[in-house]
Amino acid sequence: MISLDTDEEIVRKVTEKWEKTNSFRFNIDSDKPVFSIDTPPPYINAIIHVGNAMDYIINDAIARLERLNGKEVLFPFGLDKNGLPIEVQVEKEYKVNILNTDREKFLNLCNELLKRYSNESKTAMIKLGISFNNFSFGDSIGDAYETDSNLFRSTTQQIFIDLWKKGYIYEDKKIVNYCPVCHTTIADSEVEYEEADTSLYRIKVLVDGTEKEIATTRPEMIPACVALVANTSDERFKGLKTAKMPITNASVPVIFDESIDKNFGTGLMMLCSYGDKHDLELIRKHGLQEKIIITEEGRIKNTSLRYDGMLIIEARKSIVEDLRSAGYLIGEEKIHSQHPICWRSKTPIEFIPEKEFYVKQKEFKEDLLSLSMKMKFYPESSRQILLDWINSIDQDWPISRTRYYGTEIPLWKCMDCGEYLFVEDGKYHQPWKEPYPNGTCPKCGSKNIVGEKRILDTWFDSSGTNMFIAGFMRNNSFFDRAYPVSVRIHGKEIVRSWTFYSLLKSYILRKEVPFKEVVVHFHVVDQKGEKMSKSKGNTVTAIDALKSIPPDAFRLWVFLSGNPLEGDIRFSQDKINEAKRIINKVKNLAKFLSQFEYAETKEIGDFDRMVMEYFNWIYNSILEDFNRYDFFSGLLRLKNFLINVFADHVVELRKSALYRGEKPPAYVLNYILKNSLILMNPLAPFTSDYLFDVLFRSDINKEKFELKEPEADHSQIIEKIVELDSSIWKYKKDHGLSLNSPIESFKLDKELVGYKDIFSDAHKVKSWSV
RNA sequence: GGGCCCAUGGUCUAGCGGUUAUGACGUUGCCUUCACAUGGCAAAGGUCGGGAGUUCAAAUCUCCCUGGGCCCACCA
Repeated sequence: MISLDTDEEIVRKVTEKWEKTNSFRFNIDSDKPVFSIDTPPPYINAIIHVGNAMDYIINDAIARLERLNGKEVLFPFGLDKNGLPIEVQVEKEYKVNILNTDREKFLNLCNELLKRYSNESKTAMIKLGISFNNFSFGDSIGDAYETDSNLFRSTTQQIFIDLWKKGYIYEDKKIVNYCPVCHTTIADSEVEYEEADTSLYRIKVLVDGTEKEIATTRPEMIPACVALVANTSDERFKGLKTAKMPITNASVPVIFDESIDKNFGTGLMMLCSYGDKHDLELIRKHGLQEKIIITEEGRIKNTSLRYDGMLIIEARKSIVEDLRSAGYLIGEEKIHSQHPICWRSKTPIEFIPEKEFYVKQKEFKEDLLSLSMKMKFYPESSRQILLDWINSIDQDWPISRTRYYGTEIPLWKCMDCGEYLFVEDGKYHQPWKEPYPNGTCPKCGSKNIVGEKRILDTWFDSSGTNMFIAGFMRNNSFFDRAYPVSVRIHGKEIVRSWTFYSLLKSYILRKEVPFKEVVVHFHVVDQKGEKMSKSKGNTVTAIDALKSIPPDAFRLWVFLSGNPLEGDIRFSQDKINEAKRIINKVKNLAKFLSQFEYAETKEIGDFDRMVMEYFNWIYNSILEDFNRYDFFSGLLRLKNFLINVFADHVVELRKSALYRGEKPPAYVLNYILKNSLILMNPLAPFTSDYLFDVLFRSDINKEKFELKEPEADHSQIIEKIVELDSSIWKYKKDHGLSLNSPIESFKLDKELVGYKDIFSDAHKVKSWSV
């Protein structure tokens, strides 16, 4: 009997083999059909926690599945290096402020810091056995890429220019979502809502000489008040004209609008520029003059009062004090409400006017909805997330950001005629420090040209990964073959950003879907079913988890605890232990069967043939599950068969025949093991790769999934066999007989008559009663 | 306010009109059985969230309610 390596050794040997033989390299010249997977590039220094790990494990299961399905799988590793996180970290570590640091110097600090990052995410991917085409960075199809490389950024810029030329990008000054901490405009998709208890203040206001009350959660906005609003049909406020505001003593009109809820607060609303989006709508609708009192740093301005310069929260406290001491504050109640925050910094956003570049999207809603119907969603119900989002769009996508570390907007502006200029040489450009390459303005001949300083929204970059990996701009013939990308797999929370923006771009540029399939998964929650979050301290990093859990056990756990496409899965020790046991069982099964020769033979007896046909049937149905990306059901089926039927009964029943050196059972049982290992490969690649090599002396990565024939659903008979086998074991045990001692007679189900010799052989039963 | 999803022993889960309602984990008891104590055997534990309806027959189909989860939306 062979002896097997320890789990650690297996992982080490297999990892080494994959690396040495370049097992998963993408071969662009292959004539196999291409299957492409666009994975979410992890942030360079992001800690890969178990939830991210699950995402990559699902990605990888699909990559390995499709390889076994005979596809040439394009599965490149990407690393995200753009955007805010690096800038924030630079500010913290080098104790600088982006607002008063020279841009060149700041970018150098970013690069310096990026170099120091250990790239832990890559280490985690290797440990998890994610079969990316290549872990080294390069410009060829399938190579690992970085989103701040010149190639990636020039691709993004080219996409920008394409959109600009076609008139899909415009510049406009509008009220935007502004994050005072990130100092930049953010898109609606970057706005999150946080539930919190806030105070609703009831404040006395003099309206046409009589006292009325307003209710507000943001008293600091009183100086920005431009009107009071009541419902058109609200009798209480009918005919009112002018209000005198406390604190500022300003006179504002009373206006009426249907959108006001008579029952909320006092029924009389303070309209400010801008407290929220509703304010924006009303001010536009009623043609009021805005009064902006919030700066880009989130401080108060333009009040000509002592609040100028204060942070919003400080101003709120001060104004409440002033209202109280002046007798205007009537009441304060706690209410539970949701307020908008920035997804990165988690601070409340403000609404202020800024001039930004926009990508048109409002006018394409219908087309985007119909394109959404052309992608296949797993599970089907997740399509609704995208449809809901598209339906809720009410403004275009602001894509310019006043930050430094990102892809520069590739435009220059002629200061004389105002024309925006660009070049189409396919190179990466930094207009803020680079003179306009063509020298003079083609429109007016002016030399007075200034480069654009802003960069692009990170989502403008990331939403092009599908085009990038398929070779957009650098290999057009391949791009035509590989686009749309086959599948994108990611969590529910980024449907409205990653999926949506990719769809938008693909629609505008090519009028086609960005990928054929979308797989949307749920999340990992902790042992008690609670969401993992840093603040709760219940997060677990992948690297930590892998210290005590072999990677295959970890990977099996993902598909063992429930279907991650249908619900959250718990990070539970019990399930992980179960996964470990399954792997151990398979290893032992392999160890046992390795003693007997795997040699094809035609002389197969009825019992072995029946078992083989039944296995073929199971195999085909597992394949069917897998091809629906339902690894959960497939694994459940495989586990039940392999352990509860195959190991416990079939192998036990055939043991004596095997020990006698009979060839057919040795062949059939090894055939089942061999094919089970192939089935396990997408889920537990280390163990299956290793055992396949040890037992069958060949590379599992060269195998192919093929429907088996003949197949037959013998589950009824199998059930009876399991039942009889168990009852004989139980009988012997109950009668104190050793397991190889003979039995005079036993009752046999008439459907099992044909297999009675098998039972006689295994249990030494001398005669049967039917 | 609108929408989507879910509800089966302590936990997870199978079930897709007729089953004594799967299986696993956990619990308890017994077993050093020759691949595997990361093993084997056995036991306890569920009126399938509640109600009504369709049907000869409902965990399974329909409706309502309740309780969870998620998403969207301008509640000041």
